[in-house]
Amino acid sequence: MKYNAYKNLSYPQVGDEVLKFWKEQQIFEASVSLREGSPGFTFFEGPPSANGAPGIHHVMARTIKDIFCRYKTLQGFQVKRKGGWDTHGLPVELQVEKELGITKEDIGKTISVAEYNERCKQTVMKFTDQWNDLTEKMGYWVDLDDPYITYKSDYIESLWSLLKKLYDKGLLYKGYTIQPYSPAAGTGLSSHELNMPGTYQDVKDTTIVAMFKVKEAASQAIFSDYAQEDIRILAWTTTPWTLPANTALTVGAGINYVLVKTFNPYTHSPVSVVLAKDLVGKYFSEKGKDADFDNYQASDKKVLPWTILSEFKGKQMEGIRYEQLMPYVIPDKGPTGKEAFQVILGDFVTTEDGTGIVHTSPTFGADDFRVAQANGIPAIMVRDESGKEVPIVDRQGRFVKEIGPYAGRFVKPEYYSAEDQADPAFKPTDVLIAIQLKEEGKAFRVEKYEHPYPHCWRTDKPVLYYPLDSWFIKTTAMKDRLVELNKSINWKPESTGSGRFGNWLENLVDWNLSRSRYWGTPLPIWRNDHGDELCIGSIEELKHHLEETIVSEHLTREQALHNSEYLAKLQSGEFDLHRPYVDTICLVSKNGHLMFREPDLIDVWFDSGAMPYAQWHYPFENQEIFNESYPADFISEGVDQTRGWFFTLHAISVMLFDSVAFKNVVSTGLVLDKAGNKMSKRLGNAVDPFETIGQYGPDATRWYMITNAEPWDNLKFNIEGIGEVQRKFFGTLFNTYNFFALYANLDGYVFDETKSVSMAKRTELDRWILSKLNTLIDQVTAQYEDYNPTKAGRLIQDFVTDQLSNWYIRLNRRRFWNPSQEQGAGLTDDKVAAYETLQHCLVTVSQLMSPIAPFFGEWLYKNLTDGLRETAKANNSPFRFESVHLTLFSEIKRDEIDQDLEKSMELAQSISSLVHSIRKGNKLKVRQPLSKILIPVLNADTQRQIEQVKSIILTEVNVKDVEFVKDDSGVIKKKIKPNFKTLGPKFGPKMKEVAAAISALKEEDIKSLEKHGNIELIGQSGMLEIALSDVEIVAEDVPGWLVASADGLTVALDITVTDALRKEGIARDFVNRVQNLRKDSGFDVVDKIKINLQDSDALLSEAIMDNSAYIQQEVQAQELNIVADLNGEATEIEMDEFLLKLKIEVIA
RNA sequence: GGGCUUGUAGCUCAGGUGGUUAGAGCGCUACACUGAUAAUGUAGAGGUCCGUGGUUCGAGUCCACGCAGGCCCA
Repeated sequence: MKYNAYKNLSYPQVGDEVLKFWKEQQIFEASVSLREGSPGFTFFEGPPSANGAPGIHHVMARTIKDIFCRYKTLQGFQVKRKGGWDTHGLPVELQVEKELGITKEDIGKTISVAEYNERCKQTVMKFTDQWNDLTEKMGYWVDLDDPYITYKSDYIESLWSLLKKLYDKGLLYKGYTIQPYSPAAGTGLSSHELNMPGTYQDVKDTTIVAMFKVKEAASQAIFSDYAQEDIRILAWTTTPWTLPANTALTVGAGINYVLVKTFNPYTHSPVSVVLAKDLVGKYFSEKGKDADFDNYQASDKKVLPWTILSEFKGKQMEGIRYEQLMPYVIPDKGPTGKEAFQVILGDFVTTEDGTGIVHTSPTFGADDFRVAQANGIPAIMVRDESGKEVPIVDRQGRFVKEIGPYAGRFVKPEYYSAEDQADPAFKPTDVLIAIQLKEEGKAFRVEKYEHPYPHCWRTDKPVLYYPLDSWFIKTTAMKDRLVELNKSINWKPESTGSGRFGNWLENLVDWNLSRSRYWGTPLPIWRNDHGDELCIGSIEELKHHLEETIVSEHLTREQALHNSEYLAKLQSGEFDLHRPYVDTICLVSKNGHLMFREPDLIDVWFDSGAMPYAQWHYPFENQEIFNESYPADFISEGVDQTRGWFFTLHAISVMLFDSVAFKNVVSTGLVLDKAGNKMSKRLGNAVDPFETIGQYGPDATRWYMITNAEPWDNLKFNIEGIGEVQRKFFGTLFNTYNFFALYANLDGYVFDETKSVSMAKRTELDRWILSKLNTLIDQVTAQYEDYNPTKAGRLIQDFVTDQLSNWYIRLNRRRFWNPSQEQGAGLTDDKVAAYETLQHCLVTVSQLMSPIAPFFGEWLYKNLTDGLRETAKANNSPFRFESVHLTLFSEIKRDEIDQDLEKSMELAQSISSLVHSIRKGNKLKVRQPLSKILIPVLNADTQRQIEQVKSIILTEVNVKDVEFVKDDSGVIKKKIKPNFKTLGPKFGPKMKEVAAAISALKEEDIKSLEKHGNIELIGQSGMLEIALSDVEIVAEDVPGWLVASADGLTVALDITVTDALRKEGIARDFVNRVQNLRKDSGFDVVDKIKINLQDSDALLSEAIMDNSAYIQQEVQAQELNIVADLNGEATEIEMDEFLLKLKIEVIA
C-alpha cells in the first residue's frame, strides 16, 4: 500500500470530501445503528427557530452539542439525536406582519386569523434549507430526517395532555398579573410594544406624599415612647388615583428611618411623621431644625419646625398597622388570613426619591402585586354584576361605583374628551384626590413632578398597570422540589446552576402561561360564567365532548354545524388544532351550559420545555422510547436560556414526573465580534458562517471556537484566529502526517496491527512519546468527561505541536531518512519502531481530535488506515472501521506511562535550551561541534535522569560529551533561597528577619546545613532553627565556565574550539552546502553522487579529507575527490571565510 | 435597581488550597537553521495583574467598596 502524500491541502476541500464520504456511506446513521444494544446516552436538541438565517454563534452552540455526542459514541454509547424546530411565537408573528405590512389591528379585519396563521406556518420554516445546509457543512450530526415540529398536531396533543395533567393536579389556575394595559385601546401591551420608540414620554403628574396614621402606637416597640403623638407614615406616589387601592406600605429592611415631630403643613396641627433618614433634608429645612414649636402658629408658616424623636431600621417597622387612607372599600383578609394595612418589607425600596416608604396597591403595580403576594397581603377588589372580582378601576379606566365621590371618573385626564379637558372647571381626578387629602389632613406635600411614563403606541394615551386575567402554572407550589432536584444537576459552569438558575428558583413566581396572540398552541380549556370548566387532554377527549354536543339541544344551529364539521375533520385526520378552528368549538357542561374556549395561547416556552415528551408524541405513542431516553444525559444551549428552556424543561419535568429533565448541562456564552461588541446585522459586524466555513473549512472554525475560550465565557470572534489555528495546529499536524507518508512510502512501510516492536527495542524517544501519548489520552478523557472541550483541545494541540512535531519528529528525522539496509534486506527494527510509533501517535490523535474536528480527524484516520482496512476486517482489529467516528475510544496503556522518562525528557529539553542560549550568546553556531558540557548535580537521581537522555542532548546541541559535577567536587557555587511555604507557618511575623538571615548564609553555612539537616541562625529575636526543607539550594555557577541556568538547573559549556573540532565544523558546513546543491540541482533523495572539490585552501581540504567518511555518508557520495582544478566547471559557493568550488554529479 | 459573569503583555488566553522573580501562543525585533521548508530554532523588547481600601510576615489569588464590559430579570 501507499500512504497518500500531499503537496498542499485545502481544508474546505477536506470538509467537502469527508462530507461526501459520510453521506455515501451513511456514517452518521451507522454511528447510531452500530451501537444498538449498547447503553444509551440521551441528548435533547433545543429547537431553533428557522424563521431567521443561522449565524456564527449557532456554529459555536452546535459544535458543543456535537462534541459530546461524538465523544460518547466513541466511548461506546448509543447516542440518538432527534432534531427539532421551534415554530410558534411572537417573532414569527412580527415577521409576518412586517412582510404583509400589517399590524395586529388588521388581524380579523383585513386578514382572517386563518390566513394569518397559514402565513405564519409558511414563514416559520422559511430558512430551513439554510439551516440544514449549515448543519451539514459544519458537521453537526443530528437527525433532521424526522425532526419534531412544534406546530404539528401530534406535538400539540402531547402538550394538551401535559396541561391536563397539571390541571388535574390543581397546578393550572386562572388568576391575574399586573400588565401594561391601554384602556383607550382596551388591550394589554406586550413588553415588545412597550419597548417601541416614542412609548415613554415625559409627563407632569400631580404627586402626593400621603400620611398614613399608625394604629396602636403604644404597642409598637419603636413608637411606645411617643404613643401620645399623632404618628403618620409618609409615602409618595406619582399616581394618586391608586391610593384608594392601597393595602400596604413597603419599607427596606436595612434602610434607616426616623420619627420626626413637626406640623402638618396644610392644617398646621402637630404631627409626627416617619420617613427615611436620608430624605429628611428633602422635606425639612435646616432652618426649622429643633426650632421653636410653641410659637409656630404665630411664626412664618413656610418654615416647619422639626425635631428627630427616634431612629430605627425598616426591619423594626415590619407589621405596624395603619388606618386605611381612603376607606371606600374594605378588603377581605388575605389568603393566609393576613389583614391589609400594614408595613411589609420589600427589596425594591430605595432612598433615591420619595420618602423611602412605598405606597403599595397590589392591583395597580407589578412590584406592589409581587410584594403583597409574597407577604399574604390582600388586594382591594369589588364584585361586578356577574359576581366576578374586579379591581376598583374598570377596563375603560374609570373608578367603579363603590368609590364614593370618584365613581365613574376616569383616573387619567387624557381619557376624557378634548372638550371635557378644555372646560375651565375641569380638574383631573388626581388633583381632586389631592384636595381631599389636604383637607382631611392626610397630605404632607402635593406637587407637580415631571417623569417619563409609558404611553400606548396606538392611542398615544398613558397606559395603566392593570390586573389582567392570565392562566398560571403554580410553580411556587413545587418550589422546594424544584430547588432540591436542581442540586443534582451537573451545571457547566457551576455558577449558572447555583447562581443564576438557583436564585431564579429561590425567587420563583407562578409561571404565567397566557399569551393573547394568534400563532401558538391554544389553551385547551373551555369554561363559562356558571363555574363550569373543562380541560381537554387529547384528541379523543375532544371528539368525545364534541359528540356530546351534537346530541344536546343547547347549541344554536350555527354552533352545532361548526362542531359537527370539526368532528368530521377530527375523524378524518385532516384537522388543525390552531386558532381560529378550535375557537369555534363550543362545548356543553354537565349542567347544560355552553362553554367556550379560553382565548389565550400558551407561552411558547411551554412548547420547547415539553419536548422530551412531545417529540415522541408521548403518552399517545412511543412510551418505550420515551422511558429509555428520559431524562437527558446532556443538553446545551446559551446562558440566555437559563430562565427560558432550561427552566421550562426543569419545571415541567419536576412538576409532572418528579424528575430532572437533564443531568448535565453546558450553558454557553455569547459570540461577540473581535472588539467585544454584540454581533448584529444592523451593525454589520455579524459573521456569515457559510463564508467562514467556505474559506477555512469547518474544522479550523470549530477548533478555534472551542479552544480559544471556554464555552461559557463569551467568545471574541476574530477571523484571524482561525487562520492561526489552521497554521499552527492543522498545518503542523498535516506536515507531520506528510512527513510520515513520504518516508513510509519510500521505505515501503506498512503498519501491521497484529504485531508490534517490543518496548525493549524502542528508543528512549519512542518510549517517551508513547508515554506522553498515554498521558494525553488520560487527560483528554478526563476533560471530555468533565464537559470541558476547551481544555481537551488545548491538550491535544500542545501534544501535536510541542511534543510530537517539535521534539519527537525533529530529533528523529535522521532515523526516517537514513537509507534503509541494502535493497531487499528489509527494514531495521529501529526503523519499524519509528514508523510504528509515529503511526500510532497520529492515528490516536485523529481519534482524540475527532469530536472537535470531525472532518480532519476522519481525513487523518482514513489516510493512515484505509490501506489496512481489508486486513483489519479479516482480523477484526481496531482499524476495521471505515470511519474514525465508528471506532472505540483508545484505551490507556498505563504500563506505557513512564513518568520518570517524561521528567528526564523535560530535563533534556531545558538543558538543550540552556546550551542553545549559551551558544547564541557567544555566536557559536550549532554546526560547530563543541567538546563538552558540564552539569552540576546535587543529587544522584537527577544525574541518572539526565544520563538516560544524554545522547539526545548531545545530538541536539552538537556537543561531544556531558560531564557531571558532583556536590563534593568543590567547584560548584551554590545559592540558597528561603522556602516561604514551609517557613510561613513556622515563623509567621518573623518572616522578614528569617529571610534576610537565610540569604546571608555563607558557603560553609550551607554545607553545614546540608550535612546536619538543620542550622541555627541568630536573628534579632534570638535563635532561629532552620531545617533543610525550609530552604531551596541550587547550583548556580561554575566559576571559570560559561553558564546558564533556569528553574534550578544550571549548565556550563566548554567553548574551546580545537583544531579537530574546527575541522569537523567545516565538514558539517560542507555537508550543508552540498545538500543545498543537491536540492538545487533537483537530485532525488535516493540519488548517489560524486563530488569533486577544487583544492583552494589547505585547512578546508584537510578538514574535508579528515572527515570524508562522515561527509560521504551524509550526502550519499560514493566518491569525494579533491582536484587541482575544475576548469571552470565548478559551482562557487561561499562558506564563512572559504569559497567552495565544487562539482557534483549523479552516478548512474 | 437586582442576580450572575468577565477584567492579567499590542491581541487571544493559562495562572489547585495565598509564598515574595506572573507565564504561553500569536504579533513585533534580531540572529540562526535550510532533506518537515509558505516550515523550524534561539534570544530580546513588551505588565499599574481594572481601581481603592482591608486581612496577612506575604495578595494576581481572600474580603469590602467602586469602575468598565456582557447576559438575564425588574
